[in-house]
Amino acid sequence: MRYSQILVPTVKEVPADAEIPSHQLMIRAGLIRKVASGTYTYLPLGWRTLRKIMQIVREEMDRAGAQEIMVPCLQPRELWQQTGRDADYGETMCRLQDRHGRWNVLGPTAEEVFTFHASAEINSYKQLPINLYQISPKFRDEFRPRFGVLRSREFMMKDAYSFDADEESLHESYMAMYNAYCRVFQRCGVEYVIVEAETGEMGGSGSHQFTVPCESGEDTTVYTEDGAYAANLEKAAVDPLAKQTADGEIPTPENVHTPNVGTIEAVCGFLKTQPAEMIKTLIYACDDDVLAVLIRGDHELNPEKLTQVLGGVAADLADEATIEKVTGAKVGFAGPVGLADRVSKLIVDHAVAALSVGVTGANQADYHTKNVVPGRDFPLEGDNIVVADVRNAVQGDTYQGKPLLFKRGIEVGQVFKLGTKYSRKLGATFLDENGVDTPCLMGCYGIGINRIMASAIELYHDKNGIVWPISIAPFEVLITPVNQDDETIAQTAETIYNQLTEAGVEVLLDDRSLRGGVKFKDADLIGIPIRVTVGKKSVAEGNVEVKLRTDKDSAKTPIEGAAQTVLELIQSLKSNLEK
RNA sequence: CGGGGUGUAGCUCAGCUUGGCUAGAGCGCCUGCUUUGGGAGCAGGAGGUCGUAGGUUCGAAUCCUAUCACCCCGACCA
Repeated sequence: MRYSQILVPTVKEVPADAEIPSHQLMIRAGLIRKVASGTYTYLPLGWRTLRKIMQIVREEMDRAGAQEIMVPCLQPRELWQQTGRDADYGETMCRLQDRHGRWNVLGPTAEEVFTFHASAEINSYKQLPINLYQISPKFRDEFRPRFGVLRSREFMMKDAYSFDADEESLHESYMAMYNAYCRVFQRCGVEYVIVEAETGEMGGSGSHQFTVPCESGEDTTVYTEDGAYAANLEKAAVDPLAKQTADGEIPTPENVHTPNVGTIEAVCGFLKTQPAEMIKTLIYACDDDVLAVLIRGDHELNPEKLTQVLGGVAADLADEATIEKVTGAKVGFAGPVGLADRVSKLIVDHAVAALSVGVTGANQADYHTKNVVPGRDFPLEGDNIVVADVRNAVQGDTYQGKPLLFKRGIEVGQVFKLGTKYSRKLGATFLDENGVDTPCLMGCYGIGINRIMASAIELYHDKNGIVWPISIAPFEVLITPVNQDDETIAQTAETIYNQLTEAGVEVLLDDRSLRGGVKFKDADLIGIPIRVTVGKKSVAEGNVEVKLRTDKDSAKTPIEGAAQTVLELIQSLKSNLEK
């Protein structure tokens, strides 16, 4: 490809609305342009990279025995109502009515459609296992799109769905995808870590998340230094804290007048205490039940863990009226003393149970209670009392005795064991050896194609621009004739361009009549891994220069052997990624 | 959805507080000459419904109202 004929609108200025390096560089290097909030066009360079990533994913899916198909993005809402996910997805799902008034959705994923097909086409255990996948745009009406293509409303996702006859077979299908994912990220040249994850929205029994460690990521990975444990924040377990020992006798609880002092911070200031000594009392509504959850003032509730404790039922914060009715005080002054009898369930976080003494709301407007001792002033045992782990891990926590460490990351892929949630609801059953009608055991497996692209840029860039891994670079080689108007230089560049192109290399020839400096700046910005510079001096000596984007200096090489030298370089760069 | 902010040339922004001459700068773009190894110099030029709709006024980019778009922050008041 000739640079003069490809649309690569690079820009010097950092775009105003881009905050993280990948977003800025994708715009500056002319890879993408925004159309509206959370929707992007991929220009030639960006699309080439996206295609290369999709091709790697496709090859590894095929290698793992999955079969590519294409299902519609435009899906009947009815299917989603059958599994209950029309309601679960809420506002995040794009819905639209056709001219006949029928409701459709733009698929945020495709469990329903794939299961619909399995239901129709799979009848016998003899057809199992089977794994089907597609690579297609997905739509999510994100609450707040941000970070460029990392959280967008339309994005490219590879999604695969496996159907198995029994647990053992499901596990094999799951591991085949798990291993394929490792190969995908390895080949794309991005670092990754694998963590245990929550199944959340999807439902099911097990899940792993593939995460690219980097500061711009929105996910938090929690792990032990020896690597024996790694999970995302939603899942990460913590050891219960050791029970604090009191300094002498704790006096009986005492109510203190705290007019209009409702927040943890304000109470701490007012009573000269620390958030870690506060007990927060959160009132939740779950179906028709009202429950109270006790969390230490400096901790955060983990909704996924709460759901687990409630046996898989999600709870929402109660509205103001309910809170006032249950606690007898306005919002901000709820406390656990005497509360156990007024709620259907009292859930106490381990860390609260471990407190020797704490400060809480008094269930009375404008009052807090000091000297509250868990177990003495409110119960830790009883029919409706549960002491459990319901908070997010924080700095200083341990798991299995080992300190937990925290790192941010970008989620690029996730694998789930789904079980029979979808197959039961949509009737995806088969007759087993004994003629018994049995629901398929399903797994689902997603990869964010655009996120791999952005992650690679987050990981590999410098102050001058992108530094692509060769496997996903839009071109492998960039030839830069320093003076395009000099016949000898132009001819030399042209010759090497032809030789490499014929050898099957993806080459970009910068044939623009521009000054060298401009070409070099663009070259660094778009980040092609290998650059061949054809300049006056070296050509006069019979040489050209070959430079890696990762290197500072170039090496001279004779014009005749240049193409061969480059071919060998490509081989060695590629083999580094295949290891 | 709540809070904050921004909309002026293709891009980045100034002008708005305190209304007033022909609405500006840098970059980019076009023409010519010179230049050609790290985002060149000189000369000339094109390009604007000041987000949109109302209003106030002799007069609005500027003040008021509404509206739209975009950006940032926001689960927990216990």
